[in-house]
Amino acid sequence: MKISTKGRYGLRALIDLAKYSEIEPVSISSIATRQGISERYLEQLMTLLKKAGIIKSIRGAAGGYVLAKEVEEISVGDVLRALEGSLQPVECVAFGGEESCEAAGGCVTKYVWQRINESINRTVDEISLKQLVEESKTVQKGNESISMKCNN
Amino acid sequence: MKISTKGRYGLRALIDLAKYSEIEPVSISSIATRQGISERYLEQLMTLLKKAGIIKSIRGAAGGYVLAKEVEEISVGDVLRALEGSLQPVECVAFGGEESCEAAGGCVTKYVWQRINESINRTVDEISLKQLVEESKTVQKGNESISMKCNN
DNA sequence: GCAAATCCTAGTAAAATGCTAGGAATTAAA
DNA sequence: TTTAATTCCTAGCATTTTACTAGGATTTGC
Repeated sequence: MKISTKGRYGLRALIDLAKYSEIEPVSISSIATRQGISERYLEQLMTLLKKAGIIKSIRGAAGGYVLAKEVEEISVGDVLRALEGSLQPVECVAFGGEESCEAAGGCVTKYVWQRINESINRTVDEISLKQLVEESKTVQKGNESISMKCNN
Repeated sequence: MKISTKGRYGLRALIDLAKYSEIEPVSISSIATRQGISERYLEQLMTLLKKAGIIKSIRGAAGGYVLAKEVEEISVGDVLRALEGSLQPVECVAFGGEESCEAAGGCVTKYVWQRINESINRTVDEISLKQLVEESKTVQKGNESISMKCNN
């Protein structure tokens, strides 16, 4: 029941990107340096965010990434689902409509997994990237390097 | 962000135990058979539930397990935390009081992890084992075997 | 043309998961 | 008092997942 480095690094990277991409595209290497994340690994996370339509890339020299939508239109839920895959605590076919689990009728724990799923998604969808960026701006006055000490 | 077989099998096993332990202690082998779970693996899950004070064991022939508390006093949260360990999505020192993360002050994502944590725990603590047992009794009229088809 | 960037695919060490295995200790019942 | 049924304890181990690293192709501003 843990969020992996994909979700943790990726969200941090995106907050960083949002902060620095207002003027010009932000390169992977600059994010990696500021956040203390492996450049090559971050590259893969950016691919996931791009596929999900959260960021756009600009290729070539002086290229980099920018947000694909307004910062207030990106929810933490979108970001985490893009990075981690479904946030469902159990890969339960009984959730879906069509192809349902054989045991669906007799399955009791299903309700537990469903409620956890709903509560996680409700929570992360309520938080927008904008909130985090603003929080980050007020909090990091003069200690840019502090995020590097955090592995979350 | 997944619940492992420990949590999934363990919760199912405990519902089974609650249903069958009213008259006499329930053996691991009987639960394993009914639920289609490996006996040896289930043994380890029962140990976790016992350590957490959720079930009690009776050793020797005709022994087995019984609930250590009333069924309505056991929450799904207690059970899952016993089986899965902390349900915190991120092992973040910034959560605790004393020994806090160096980056705590500058850490923005912390709020996200904290809110997910709270929402998961609130959800699972609201569901009691009793509710699941009752649900299970109404639902499983005449299809005892159906739970074996479910791996969740 | 060169340097700075993204893009794409593959490999791989370490950790976690999901078991299996062997046998000791306990106890009710024959 | 033996036997059989049970929990208890520790260790091992194959598979999968995680968290990267690596190499090189492609694009593009200067």
